[in-house]
Amino acid sequence: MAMDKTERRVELLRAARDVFSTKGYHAAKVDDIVARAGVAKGTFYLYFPDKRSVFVELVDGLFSRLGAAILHVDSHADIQAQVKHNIRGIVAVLLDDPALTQLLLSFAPGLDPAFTTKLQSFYDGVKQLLKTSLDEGQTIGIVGPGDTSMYATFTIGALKEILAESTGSGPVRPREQIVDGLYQLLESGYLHASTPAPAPNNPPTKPKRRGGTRTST
Amino acid sequence: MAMDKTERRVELLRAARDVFSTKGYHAAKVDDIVARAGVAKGTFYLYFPDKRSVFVELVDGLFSRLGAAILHVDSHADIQAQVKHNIRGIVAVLLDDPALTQLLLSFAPGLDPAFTTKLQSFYDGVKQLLKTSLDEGQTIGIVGPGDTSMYATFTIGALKEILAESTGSGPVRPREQIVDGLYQLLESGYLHASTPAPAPNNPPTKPKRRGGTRTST
Amino acid sequence: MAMDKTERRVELLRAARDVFSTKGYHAAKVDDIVARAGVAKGTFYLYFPDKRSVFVELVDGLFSRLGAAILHVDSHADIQAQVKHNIRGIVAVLLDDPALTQLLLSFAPGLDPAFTTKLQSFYDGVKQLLKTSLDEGQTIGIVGPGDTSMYATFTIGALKEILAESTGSGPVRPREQIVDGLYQLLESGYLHASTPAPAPNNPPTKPKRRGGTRTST
Amino acid sequence: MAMDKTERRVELLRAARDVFSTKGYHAAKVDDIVARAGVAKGTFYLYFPDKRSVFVELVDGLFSRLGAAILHVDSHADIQAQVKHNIRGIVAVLLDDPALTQLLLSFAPGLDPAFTTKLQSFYDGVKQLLKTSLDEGQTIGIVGPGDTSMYATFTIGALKEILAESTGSGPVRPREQIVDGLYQLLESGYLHASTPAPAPNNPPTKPKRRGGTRTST
DNA sequence: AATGAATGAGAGTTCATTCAT
DNA sequence: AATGAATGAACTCTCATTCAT
Repeated sequence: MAMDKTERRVELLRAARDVFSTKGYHAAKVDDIVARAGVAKGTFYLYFPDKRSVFVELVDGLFSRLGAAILHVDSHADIQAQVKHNIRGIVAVLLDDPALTQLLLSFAPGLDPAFTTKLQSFYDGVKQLLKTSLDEGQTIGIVGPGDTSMYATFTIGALKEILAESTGSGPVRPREQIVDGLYQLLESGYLHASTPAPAPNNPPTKPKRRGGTRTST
Repeated sequence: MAMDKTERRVELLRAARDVFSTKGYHAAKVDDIVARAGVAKGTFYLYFPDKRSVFVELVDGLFSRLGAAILHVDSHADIQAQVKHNIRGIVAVLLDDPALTQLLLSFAPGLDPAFTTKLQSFYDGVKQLLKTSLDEGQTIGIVGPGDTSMYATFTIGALKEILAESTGSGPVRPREQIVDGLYQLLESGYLHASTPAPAPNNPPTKPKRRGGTRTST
Repeated sequence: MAMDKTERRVELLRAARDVFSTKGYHAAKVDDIVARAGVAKGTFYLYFPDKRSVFVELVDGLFSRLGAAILHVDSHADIQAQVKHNIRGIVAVLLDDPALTQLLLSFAPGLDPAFTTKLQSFYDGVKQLLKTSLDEGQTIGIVGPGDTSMYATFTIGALKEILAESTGSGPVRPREQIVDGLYQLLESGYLHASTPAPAPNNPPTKPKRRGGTRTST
Repeated sequence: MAMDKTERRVELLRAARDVFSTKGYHAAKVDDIVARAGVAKGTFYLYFPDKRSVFVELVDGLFSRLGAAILHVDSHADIQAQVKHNIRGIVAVLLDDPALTQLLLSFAPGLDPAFTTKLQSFYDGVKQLLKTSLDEGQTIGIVGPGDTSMYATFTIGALKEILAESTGSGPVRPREQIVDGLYQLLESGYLHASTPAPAPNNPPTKPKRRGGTRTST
């Protein structure tokens, strides 16, 4: 069954993405991918040199879309608008392709030392970019004192987690709610315990053992 | 080399942990593990039914230590102390065994659908516990309005990320700095842009294209 | 690019010959052949039923040219002229198409049991023909005593080797030098050790261990 | 079924040799080899890193035995004895393992460009060694004038051919007959046409077309 | 208990051949 | 006639697991 060459390639990429995101890289067999794409095994190798390279291409594509979505924040203009714009952009790119996001967040690390390095350096780049903005912000007083590189890490972690949850089995939330929620976290936190002077005979609070969920075996 | 049965088991677990955390589950061969433990291949199967189960046992052990470290927060006592205590506990458990932490944070997700589910439900449990506390806090006014389940997710994400970084190639930071940093994020965020009235001819700030690092291949 | 049917066939044969002689039968892919011929893959199968048959056709063509070059030697006429004529003919046929010669001498044996048999029987035919002449010569006393079938084999072996060398990376030699050299070998050998009476205390000559080149890896 | 590790290795080598020599490198499947050795597929890879390396090891072993059999000829001692000794040595090594000889003579060239080079350089070494002896002989007058490198080539070719024949489907001949036959060729040739003055009206002998075997398909 | 040789199911990849256009 | 995308049988190699010693 002939087909536009590009179209077939895309079809295979889509199939690969779906299978990878469901089973992970290793459990996904080339047989699964071609079955899903509805082609013969050999056809796969007309479009990709090997299994690994499809995976890499998928992640690379996502990386480049993410890269395009992240803009440097100009400290002299409306910060909130810019920050939210960035968050919104990232959220949009990832939630637009939940399967691919799953693949990135769950399975990409398990691939390869080589690939792990690449992954690492992508995240490092993003962190660095963010840190630079934060340092700038600190200079002009709109970012609180403290380790900006740690702030960058927190931010990225929070974002990853909410997106992993959203693309996984988590609750569906309007994107804007995610954006606003995260922004609010960054802007003012959520925990406003006005550090009540502990009652004299209330020693440094030995917290009680929690009773709840113990997940073992 | 005669050896206590338990000791050998522990040695194998340790070896497995090291190999898994270095190469990931799939790249870690049973041969690598036994080589590192200094025993013969067959011996491995005297102590564990299969490769997967060592991995699972390692993660389960970590889970149970983590579970023990997380305490329910009593809203009527010193919140800050309790929250920090919790964070400190989690951080301690994980940084005390960086290899195992790497394994949990980087490689556990990519293992198995079955295992992913287990992982999921552990995190869900933690999130739920956290959310419950937050809900309680919201009632008495020490947690800001908003989606507490999202806050829980953010918090866990931030924690995961900083710990992954710390056990990976990231900078070494005093544990207390991590604890304080995260607490501060939760308590007041870091971004204090008092939304400056934009200059009249400064419309809702179109952010500039970032020029920097593009990580794609 | 329209083209005479025969011409295209010849072009494919030439391409196949070149690729086969360079890489050997198995390393030569149909893709290589069609690429060299500048046609599409499918076209190959319009002219040949399969890969093997091109190879066979090439060798068969060479065989038939060789067969035509080899003449029966008439014992009653000028032997030297006839023998040299034969050698010259064979040399001409093979050196005129060095690639094909390489293919025949280097790669043809490794192809197939079936093909090996065919090859065998060609050589057997030539040997038989030669042996018949030698037997005839022996009768009239111009061929020395001894196993004529073995002489035939030697002759063919010497010829094969010098031609393999000449079409391979060996030195280029004028054809007539090859012809004369081989003829001389057949006619009087090259080793004229008049078996010098060994010195009394020189027992049956234990040859010395050679020190030189040992080619092994 | 446990077994001495070396013994099993040898068994696999033997099996490989037999299969290779029968079907050639490419037609010989690892399955064939292990079937003949009576072991499972995986076992093969306990002893050899890959298919190619068994082949190489086989040929290398033969090379080293051949190398050991070839001695430099001392021009000042009994030439005939030494030359025959060398021939006898080579013949012995090869006829002692006919299968391996088949493999070397028929299938080794078709393996690999890399391997072909190695093969080449082994033969070149032998040729060079022989040529050196011949040059020496020429100096002291026991080797006739002419291109010694060509003589070397002829000699090797003749030897190869008789051995290929002997290890293949050819007639069985006492080894000493081969040795003597070849020595005689080198020493005096076999064709003793006393170049009869052609009868006046017997022009430079146009040989008659041969009627015999025409091998074409 | 310990060993490590043996196993064999299974995976990725190749490539001669087919066939719809 | 020509094309080149598609096919799928076949092959090599891997590695978790077994088991005789």
